[in-house]
Amino acid sequence: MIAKIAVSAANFAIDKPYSYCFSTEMHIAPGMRVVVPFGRSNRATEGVVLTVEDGAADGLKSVIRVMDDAPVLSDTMLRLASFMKERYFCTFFDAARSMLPAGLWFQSKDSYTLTQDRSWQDKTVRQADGKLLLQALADCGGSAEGSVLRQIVTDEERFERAVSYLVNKKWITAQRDYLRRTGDKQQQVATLCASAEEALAYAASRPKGAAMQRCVLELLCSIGSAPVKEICYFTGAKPATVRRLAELGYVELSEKEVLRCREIKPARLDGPLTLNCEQQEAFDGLSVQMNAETPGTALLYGVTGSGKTSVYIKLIQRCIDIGKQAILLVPEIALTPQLLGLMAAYFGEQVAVLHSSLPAGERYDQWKRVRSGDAKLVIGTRSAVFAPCAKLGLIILDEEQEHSYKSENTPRYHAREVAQWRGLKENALVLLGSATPSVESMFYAKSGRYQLYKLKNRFGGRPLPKVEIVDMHQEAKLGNDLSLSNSLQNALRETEQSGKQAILFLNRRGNSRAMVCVDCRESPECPRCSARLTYHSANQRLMCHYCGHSMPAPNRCPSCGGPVKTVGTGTQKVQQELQAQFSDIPVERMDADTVTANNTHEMILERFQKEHIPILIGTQMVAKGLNLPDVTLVGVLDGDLSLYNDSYRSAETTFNMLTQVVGRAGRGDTVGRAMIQTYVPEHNVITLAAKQDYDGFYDLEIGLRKHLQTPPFGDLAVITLTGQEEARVLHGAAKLKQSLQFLLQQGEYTNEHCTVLGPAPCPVAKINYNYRYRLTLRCKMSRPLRLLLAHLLRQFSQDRENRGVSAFIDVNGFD
DNA sequence: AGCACGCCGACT
DNA sequence: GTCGGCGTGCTC
Repeated sequence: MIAKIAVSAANFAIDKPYSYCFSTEMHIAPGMRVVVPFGRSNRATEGVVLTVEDGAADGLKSVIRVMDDAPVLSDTMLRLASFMKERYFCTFFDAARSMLPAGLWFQSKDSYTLTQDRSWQDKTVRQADGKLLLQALADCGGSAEGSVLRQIVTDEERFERAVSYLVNKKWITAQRDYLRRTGDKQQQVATLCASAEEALAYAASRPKGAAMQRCVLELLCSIGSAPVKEICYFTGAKPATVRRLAELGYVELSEKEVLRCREIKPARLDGPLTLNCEQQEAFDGLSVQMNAETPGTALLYGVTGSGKTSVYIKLIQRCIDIGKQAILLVPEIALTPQLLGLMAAYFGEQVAVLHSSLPAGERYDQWKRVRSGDAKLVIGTRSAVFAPCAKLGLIILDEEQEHSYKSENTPRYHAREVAQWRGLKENALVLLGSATPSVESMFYAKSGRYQLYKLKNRFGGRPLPKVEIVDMHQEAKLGNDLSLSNSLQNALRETEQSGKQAILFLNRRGNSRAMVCVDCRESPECPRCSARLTYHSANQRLMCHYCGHSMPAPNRCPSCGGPVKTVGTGTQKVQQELQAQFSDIPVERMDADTVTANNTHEMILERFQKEHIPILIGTQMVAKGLNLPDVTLVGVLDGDLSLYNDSYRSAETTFNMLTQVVGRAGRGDTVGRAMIQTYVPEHNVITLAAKQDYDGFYDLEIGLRKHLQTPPFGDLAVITLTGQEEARVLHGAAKLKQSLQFLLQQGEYTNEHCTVLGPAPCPVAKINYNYRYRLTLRCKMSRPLRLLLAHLLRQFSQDRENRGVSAFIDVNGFD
């Protein structure tokens, strides 16, 4: 028997089905995972079986092992993988891997055995590390696991060199085993077991070279015990350091059970769900569409507070009633506790939650519940679009314009596209929901490719908040150089006096603080990346977002020795201003510094609501999630900030953000009020957002997109090249551009429709010692063009001159 | 990419 | 003489 297999060791350039033989005793079917030998060295590699056929196995290698009893990927999913391979320029295996929960993956374990040839015993072994390993293997009775040997030669590079030397000499053999991962429900916890004095004395006795051990011991002396993961985060130590301390007897390692399922609190329901006539109309239409032969895609465009969720619930109910499963995708699980609670209240045990921050074991459990059909409704983030529903009837993308639906790693898929593919093949309805749909989706809805359903009325006929635009230039002229304008200050005072609440919003990502020198204004950079290090107050270390590099925060400037301070998003400064102006009013702050594991964003919002704190100030994270009925005033302190990045989507992003924030005001009985502070009060995006005029914004933006030939009228394919040597990367980029232009001329792509821009350095020019440059292809994406690009990519990686440079393509990415 | 095979200079 | 340098070509 012959099986065609997609192997994980193959890269994009050589990715194709590889044939292997297997005996009939092995139960192999498409969709199962196997281990096969690959390459000249026959190293064991994971693979997914694509097809199985009868036939003579002349000269084929044979499958080593089958990893599954039953297929883990259905035929549809296998076909989806090949769709993704073509569309996202990834390997078949990359696509397959992203569909399966992490808990299903196997951890490889290496072990080594002495051969019959013991001639090394009476020779001098020149390789010093190799000699140690041979000795250790002999002591262990001839064979040992890699993890044991790595304690003798701790440096990974040296370990590998020694092993390959010994294998070469045919003195040892290496084998690799795949084990089912034990599941992450256990967490390793370290406890100090020596007395504090003893431990510190030991630490002090080794002043050099063991600084990490000292840090770990000091930390444990003060808190007694902590999960190993946390210790590593706080001290920057490696897990190996903690293990070493355990061997020395200073700490004890134990396994602690972590809570597997995060409790979802079902919301309290007041009576059965009834739809108003607008909602009913949308529901009726959608429900008919869902039952159609080919349901296609629908866009539910409902203004904030119009009750899209009620329509979702009814539709999901209908979907379950006709015996099918539904998937509800949300941008971020952590930000949707209310939606989760509501779904739990209506669908109880039928709900499965899938998202990436779930422990692997739990994710696997949920995945199995979906596959078996026990779970009827899957709620999750981007990757939940791959949920193994056998009878799929409905996929909903809530807030479909959110960037988090686009993957930023290989495979660079968009959940909307995958949902539409599944919808088409599995006859399921794809429902996109939003108060501010992406310009592309609205365009397709208006042009008839999607069905359009509108909800125009806010719940209970509540009016839109009254929005004022505050010209900050004017404020400056009046001599106010504070972050808060006079009008906003007055409004805050009024709101507080009427016993209501206010939210102040800073238009920044709220998760970074940098450290700067007061004297030379310099800010510590990551040694591996061209990026500033971020200050983490929880562990007082500087860390790099891109490569994970971490170091203790210095007390003095590393370059000039001057005093240093941390600067963050500015919420602190605003808080100080507020305190100066209204010393009598309590203020809650939500940003990188105040949101921690023990004080989640949810908890801050809850406290804000329950304790009726008059003012909440925060970054983008305040914009999402909760319904806060007592908030009648929302102030946006720098409404124009996100207008000035060069992405073609910046106007859309800014408009969405402003609309969303302004919509937070007045969810209760009182009319809301919002103020947007800006330096460009006449800017269309600002004025339209102030009027909550999505349609006006859409008309404006679609004109621009058409003019610039950006989506939905044209596509942008970004080819990124990375490599350690900048010159090689640049040279590779230049060559790639040349061959791309050549290939475009060969095909029917005239320069009018396709232009290549660049190479230009990426926004972050270096990550982990790798330089990054990119080419941008403005084009209209099509199948032939995709094949051309795939060919280009293969050709590129096979060119000897491009050694050390790799390339990938992302179409219509978000940056 | 990873890895073996193969053909040349530097050491016991 | 062997050890190991890197250039070349293949992966069922």
